[in-house]
Amino acid sequence: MERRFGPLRATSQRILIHDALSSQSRPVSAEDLYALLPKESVDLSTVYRTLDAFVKEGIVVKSFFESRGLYHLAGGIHRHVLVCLDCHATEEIDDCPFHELEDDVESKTDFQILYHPLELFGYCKNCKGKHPHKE
Amino acid sequence: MERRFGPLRATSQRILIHDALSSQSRPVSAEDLYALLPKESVDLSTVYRTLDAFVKEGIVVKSFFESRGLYHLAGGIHRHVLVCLDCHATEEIDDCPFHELEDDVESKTDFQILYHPLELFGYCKNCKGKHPHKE
DNA sequence: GTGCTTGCAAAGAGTTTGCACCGTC
DNA sequence: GACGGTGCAAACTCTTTGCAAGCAC
Repeated sequence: MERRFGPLRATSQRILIHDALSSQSRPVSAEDLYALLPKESVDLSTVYRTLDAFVKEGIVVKSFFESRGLYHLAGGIHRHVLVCLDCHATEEIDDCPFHELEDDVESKTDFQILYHPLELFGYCKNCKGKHPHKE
Repeated sequence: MERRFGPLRATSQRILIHDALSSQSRPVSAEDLYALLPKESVDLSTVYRTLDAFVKEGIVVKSFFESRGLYHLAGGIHRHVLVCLDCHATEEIDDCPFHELEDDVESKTDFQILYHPLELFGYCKNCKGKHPHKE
């Protein structure tokens, strides 16, 4: 039953949170995650604190989508999405042409890149008729 | 002194907001924009409502950066940024290899794409030593 | 004049923080 | 036993909303 979170202590709350995260195939918000945990097992503020700690350890990756933070285990998920500015419909894009660019950017900037969420904003087919074609 | 915001009425508040936006070379938050306006000329809630209306008209583009909404006039700015997960240092990337992909995605998905903010998350050169190399 | 827009105030979501107690190492 | 971690409650930031008055068309 030994688990390691780097320098972080292996509390029951952290184990629960880590387990819940690993059961998810896409990024979840702190509140989503809280809802996945057994009732009363972990406080919501602890969920936030734990996720932050995991992010600092590189265990978890945080991204942002429409003003909320989303979390997932590092080394996993890839979320690329189209968002309609009018009706907020979203559609996922499967192929990602971006991995090759990562290496390029890493060498130019000296960052170690872990994750590259991508959102494309525009109008979906139902809404684009309602708006003049800007560009 | 005639200005047109599509079907939106040309109120003094909207003109002020539009002017303030066009003076900015990078995306600003609603509160930033509010601070740019003459004191007491526009209420903060009106700034939010106006920006939303402009977004629906395609006059303004909204993106999100670390949980807050950022706004800029359509057809202008391009913000691509590296973010350090530890110290939150940011660095901008200049070249964008993504325009060619846009056409591709547009034809596949039937979206009309206006804007593609991009954030790459990882560790900066000062912080990457502190974290085990995950992948 | 009609109905979109506004200011004001209040509410709401999501997230953070202070503090005393608790549990891991 | 020390010190990091937790629950609880309160505070905070950013944003949205209801309503009556105001202004563009």
